[in-house]
Parts: sequence; C-alpha cells; structure tokens
Amino acid sequence: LSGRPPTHKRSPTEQALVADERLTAVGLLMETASSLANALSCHIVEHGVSPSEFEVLLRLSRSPDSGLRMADLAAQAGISASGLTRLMDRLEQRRLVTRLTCSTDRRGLTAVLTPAGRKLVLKILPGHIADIDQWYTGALDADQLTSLDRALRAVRRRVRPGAEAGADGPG
Amino acid sequence: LSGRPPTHKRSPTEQALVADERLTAVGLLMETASSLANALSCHIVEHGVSPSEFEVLLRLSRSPDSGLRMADLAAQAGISASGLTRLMDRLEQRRLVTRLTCSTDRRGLTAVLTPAGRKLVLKILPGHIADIDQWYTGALDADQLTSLDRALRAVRRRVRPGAEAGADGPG
DNA sequence: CAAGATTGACGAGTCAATCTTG
DNA sequence: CAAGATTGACTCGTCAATCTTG
Repeated sequence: LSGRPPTHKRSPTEQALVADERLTAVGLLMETASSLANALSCHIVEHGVSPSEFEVLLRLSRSPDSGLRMADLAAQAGISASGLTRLMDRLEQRRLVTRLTCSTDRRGLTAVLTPAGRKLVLKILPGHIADIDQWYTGALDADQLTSLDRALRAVRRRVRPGAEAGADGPG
Repeated sequence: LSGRPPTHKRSPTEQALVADERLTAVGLLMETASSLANALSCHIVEHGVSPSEFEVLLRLSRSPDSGLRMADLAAQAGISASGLTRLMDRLEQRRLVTRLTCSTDRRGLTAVLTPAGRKLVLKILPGHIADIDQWYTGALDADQLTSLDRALRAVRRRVRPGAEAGADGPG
C-alpha cells in the first residue's frame, strides 16, 4: 500500500485472534463457492434466466413427477417461501412453469415445468455440465473428488441436518 | 407427493442429463457453503452487524496497516465498488470505520477501522471462531481438513486466478 | 388455531452514468 | 482518456402481515 495509515499496535492476543487459521479455512470455502457460482453463471444467464431461476427449473426437472409443492421447492432451493413466489411469478409469466392446485389439499400448489421450461433446461444443461467439468470437476483428480465429497457431506450433516436423503441439486 | 401431476416420459438422454452426478457435486458444495454461512451468521448479527459488514471489518483488522483502498477491499470481499461504498456508508455512520484520503493519490480513499470498530471485531471474534469449530472444523478430522483445503485451493486457482497470494478471509 | 401461499414495505447489492483527479 | 469512488434506478430476496383452507 501507500501512505501508512495510522498504524495500530496489536497485542499478541489480538494478533492471535485475527490471524486464526480457522478464519482462513472458512474464507477459502466461501470464496471458492462464490467464485465457482460466478463462473457457472455466465453460460446460464446467456439463456435469459438467472442462476436462482435455473436452479428452480433444474430441481423441477429432477423431481420424480416433474412437480413439487411450493414449500418443498423453496426449502430445497434454500430460499424463503415469498422469495419463491416471486421467482415463480417471473417464470410463469415466461411460460416456463405453471402452478397446479393440489387436489387433495386445496391450500397447496404444485409447481410444474411446462414443455417450454423443460426444453430450456435441456438446452442449457450440456453447456452447464461442461462448465462444471471445466471449473470444478476438472480441477481435481478422482481421489480428491472423493474425499472432497466426503468432507463436504460431513460438514453439511452438521449445518443442515436432514438434507442427506433428498436430491442435492444445482449450483 | 400427492396428486400425480402430469407425468412426463423422460427419454434416456434426458434422464442422463438431469441426473448427472456432477450436478449433484456442485450442489453439495453450494448447499454446504450457504448453510454454513447461515449457521455462522447468527452469532454475528447478534452484535448488530450483517455478515458482509463483519467480513469487511475483519478484513480491515487483518490488513497489515489496518487500512485498505476501497477498490482493493471490494475485490477482497467479492462485492462491487458501489456495493462497498454503501456498506462503508453504513459502517461509517456507526463510527466503526473511517475513510482517509490517500496522500499520494487524491483519487483514492483508504478505509480504516476506528477504535470502536476494532473493539467490535475483537468482541465478536471469539464466539465466531468457536462457531467455526462447532460447525466446520469440528466436523472433520485432521486428514480431512488437509485434503479439503488442498482440493478447495485447486478449485479456487481455476475459478479465481490471483487470489492465492493475499489473505483469505472470513465467512 | 395451524399450514400453505401471497403481498407490501423494505434492505442490500448491481449496472450504468457521473464526478474528480492523474 | 483512464482510474477511483460515488450516486440513481433497478432487481432480487426477506420479514411481517394477510388470506384461504384444513
């Protein structure tokens, strides 16, 4: 840097705190995840949808019946119910999804992919998977990939109990 | 689920695409990172700052001279210059940081922690580090932590060339 | 009343345009 | 003109309140 701003004498205790390697460890995870998300977003947005919108479309296309209750979908995508309502509004306007009233419980709606929505996902996916290879999978050998997967699952078990069963999903 | 929404017959090709395990792999990374961020945020917000604000304060306290140029700080924190301007506005109003005009280049400003800002960081840090132990470090043994670190660095090298040198930072 | 979904008001960040200094 | 920083208009997501159905 340049002009030496008012330097603060750090006590040893203070130094030990702010220099703790665990801070660096989380920082590495966070920075890697967000930079990867950023790299993967380019190809997606070229097709006119945001990363969150693509995640929702992809989860719907991976769902067994191509449909999910709003609340479940919101939980899977890690956004709030109201956030999903608005996101679905945008997708529905573009005829990529529809909401079906659930026959057994008329409070609930089921989000469903339209043919156009499915078509768009299939159009985006090949390039998206290629991107994943280029930016993520391709940076690691088989062993690294295995142990990375194991470690991430261990962490996820802690911070998000009850995600182990379902589908994991997109990025 | 319930009422069998209009089931779509998936072609084998289509099935192979949407079920690709690489999608699951990125999904795992993303979900783990955001769930961890979520877990770590509780303790931080209890002290009246948002996670992004804490990240900026922490980076300033880790910087050699306790000061960073706005542009550099924004890049480190992974937000835009304008985003940082607004964040700094909030922190400055609360007297946690100050902007100093740089003597050698009067276009630039240096973000500096005030004593109150430093005090707040030191107040938050012990609990924050304990949280990291609880939610992240503590979920892994030493070997896992080492290989996780190596794998993440390999990925980061790909998606964010030129982050290797500097400090990594908070979550 | 509780659960599912939506709406209004708001917070926080982005891009494009602007201002100042080199 | 280019770089550093800020501002205006806008998007996206959140919380709290509301409406409907069980």
